[in-house]
Formats: sequence, structure tokens, C-alpha cells
Amino acid sequence: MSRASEQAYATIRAHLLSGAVKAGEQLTEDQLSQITGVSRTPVREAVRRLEGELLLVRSDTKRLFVADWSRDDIEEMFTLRQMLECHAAERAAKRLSRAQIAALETLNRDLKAAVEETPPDVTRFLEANRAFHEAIIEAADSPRLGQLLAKLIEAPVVLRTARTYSQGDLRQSARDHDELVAAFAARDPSWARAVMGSHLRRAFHTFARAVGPAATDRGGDTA
Amino acid sequence: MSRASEQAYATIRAHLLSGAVKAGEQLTEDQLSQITGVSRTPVREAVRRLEGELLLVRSDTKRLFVADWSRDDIEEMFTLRQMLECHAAERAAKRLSRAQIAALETLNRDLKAAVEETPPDVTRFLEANRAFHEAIIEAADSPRLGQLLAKLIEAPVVLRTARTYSQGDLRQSARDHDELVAAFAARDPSWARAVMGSHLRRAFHTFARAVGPAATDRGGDTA
DNA sequence: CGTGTGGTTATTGTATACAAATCGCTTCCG
DNA sequence: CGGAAGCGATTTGTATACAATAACCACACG
Repeated sequence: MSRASEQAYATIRAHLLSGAVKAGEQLTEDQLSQITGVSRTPVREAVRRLEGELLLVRSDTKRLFVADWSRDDIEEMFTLRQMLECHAAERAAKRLSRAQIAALETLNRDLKAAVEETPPDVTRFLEANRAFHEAIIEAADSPRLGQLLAKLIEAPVVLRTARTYSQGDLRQSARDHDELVAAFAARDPSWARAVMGSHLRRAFHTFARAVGPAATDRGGDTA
Repeated sequence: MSRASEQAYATIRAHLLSGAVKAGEQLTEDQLSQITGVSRTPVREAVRRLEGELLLVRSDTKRLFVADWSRDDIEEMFTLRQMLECHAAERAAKRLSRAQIAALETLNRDLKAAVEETPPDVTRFLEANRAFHEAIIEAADSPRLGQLLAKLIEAPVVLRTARTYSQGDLRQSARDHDELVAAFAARDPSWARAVMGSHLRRAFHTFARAVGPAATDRGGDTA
């Protein structure tokens, strides 16, 4: 995207993820235009994108609101992501070159380093994690699959989840990645799929445990 | 979407599917604005949507082209659709009410009637087929899943595929739907998933057979 | 009191004018 | 002859003004 549009997207997204606005709160294009410093035209483009990522939703009459992700929504998201990303891992296992596998190892080394700091550098972990998964999706060489996954992965949950990780959880993630690399090196699609499946499913449960069984609360209802 | 934007979307989409423009051909927002009779602003919104559905693609420098669906692209699309729609069938099997199942039966009766005309009424078949699948996705009660599938199903392939169906193929489709309904009535998610899987996979092969092993042609001949 | 109806304001949708970027061609130099 | 630089024309991106629509509120009326 071009300058203003991209700017608007990044700013609004950061604004949403920062928690500065509550779920269910109404936003207007004018507000966002002021916040981002660009006119409504690029803001509208950014908003469309964020709607696609389900960070924003529209009421029946086109008014704009901050999306409210219930626990069920999050489970649903993880389930879909698991389905698609397992497929990606399977395909990647058949396609990854030695060089690409080596690149994954490098990424995971960096991820581990971030985990082993005290306290763990969660931001760096997240970035390495994102790059790792992205590389696999890229290697799956399926543009549509990549596009679908982008919608799911960009979701806010990723960030929220990370905050709830203990160092133990982060270490387990790193081990999963190691095993994934092993599966790739062995060119075993079935193995890769299985590891990816448990990796993502565990991530969901880690998150669910932190959020609690059915809590939707988080943030005062404007009652 | 609002009037002009929706108008632009529908017109451009029809224009693309009609085959009036060749794959790979460049389009400009101005052209589309003239064709649709609305200004560039809503055209741009429509174009974004069509990009999402991969009917249009952008070059590295933001220029707009008609997407070129290779046979591999189509297989990829079917594979993803199968993965997601099997999941939808599984979920639907757990959720469909008796009334909803009855509604599916009605839809499929109409579909069969369309098939048994001489010659088969393909348009009516397509509409009934679309409604049938949509009802299942709806019943799966997973907004994100629905959103992802919408992107895949809106693809042009659906229309192109139908033209290549023989009456035998259409009848088999109807039988698949019957079996799907039976699986739903039995509340058997596993059965539903399996039927949906073979249903979609067969659709792909029917298509592939018609197109030929690696043909990219996309004939405009409406034989 | 509740309810519906009118007008007023807030918000989104569309058109248009202008700015920035890109393309294709020409020209000029090596 | 090849290729790089410049320039006009084309195309996309952004801002702004205006139109259409929906929400809000006050007030009359049953």
C-alpha cells in the first residue's frame, strides 16, 4: 500500500492493539483521520483491511466498532489457523530447500536467545516466531493459502497471547520449532503436520488457561 | 455495501466472468469507472474486493490486471475449499435443526428438477447448488469460516466449471447432496465430512478432465 | 406516561480536483 | 549499436467538498 494508506493502517492497528479503545466502542472515520493524520480516503482503505482481519466490525447500518473477540471466537480462529497451517507445514515439508531449512534454524536460534534472556524478550520472541511461521507459509507456495492465513494470523490474539506465556511456554514453543525443522529435514510431511498441529493447539490452550474457561469480560461493559 | 460501490462490484465481476476481457489484460480505474457509470472512489472499493477474491491482481507497481487462473491455481482453490468446507459439514452435522435439514431437502429437490430438464437448466442448478452449500456453511455457525469460504467460492471457477458438467455429472452432484442430507439427519459429522470431501474432489476432477491436464487456455467457446 | 413524528446533527458514501508515481518514448552520449 | 537520462502522458493515490443516510432528541398527542 501507499504511504498514507499504510500509515493509517499501522497507526489504527497499533491503537487497537494497545488497548486504548475498548471492545464494542464506536469509531468514526473522522476520528481515525485525526489520529492518523491523513484524510478519510486512505483511512477508509485501512479500515477495510482491518475489517477483513476482524479487528473492526460494522453494524447493520455501516457504523464502525471495535471488534469484541469472545473466547469462542478465539478458539474458532485457532481451529481454522491450525487446519490451514498444518496443511502449509505439510506442503512446506515437500518443498523446503536445504538453505530454507537452515534459515528456519537461524530464526529459531534467535527465538531461543530471546526466550533465555531474563526476563524473556517477548517482543523479539514474537517477531522471530512470526518470521518462522511466515517462512513456512511462504515455502508452502500456495498464494491463496497464504492470503487466507494472513487474515487469521494478523488477528490481535497473537499479541494478547504472548503476554500470557510463561518462560516455560516459550521454551516449549522453541522445542516445537526444533522438531518442525527436524521434520522438514527428514522431508516428512506427515510429521510436520502433526507437530504443527500440536504446536498451535497448545498455544490455544495456553491462551485459554490464562483467559479462563468462558470469560468474555476484560473491560467494562458500558452498562 | 452501498449503492454505487455494490453496483461497481457487480458490473465489474460480470464483465470479468463474461470473458469480455482476457486474463492478463490491464484495466484502469478510469475504464472501470466508465463501464460501471460511477466515480473512481466506489470503483476502487469494488476493485479491492475483487482483488480479495483473486479475480484481479496488482503488478508490483500497483497496476491492475485480470487474474490468470492456471490449472494449478484452480486445484489449489479446490483443495482449500475442500479442507474448509469439510470442516463446515462436520460442524453443521452437529447443529442443523430438523427444519434446516428439511430446507436442504427442498433445495436439492429443486436442484434435481433443474438437472432433469432437457437440456438441464444449468443456471438454476448453480443457484440451487450455491444455496445448498451456503446453507451448510451458515449452519456451521462460524463467522470466520464463512468469511474465508466466501473468498474461495466467489471465484470464477464455479461458473466455468458448471458449463463442463454433463447431465451425468449433475446427477451425481444431486446424489451427493442426498447423501449429505442423510448424514445430517443421522447427525453423523464424520459421514458428512467424508461425503463433502468426495463431492468437492469429484467436482475438481470433473473440471480438470474438461480443461485437460495442464491447459491454461480458458476457452471462450461456449460449446 | 408511552409513543410516534419532525427536524437537527452526526456519520458514512460519492464525486471531483489535484498530487505523486510510473511508464514508454525519445534523445543523447559512450 | 547499446544504454542511460529526461520528458510527456498515463495511472494510481490523496484531499476535500458535497450528498445521502442513519441516529438522536424534543415535543406533541393519544
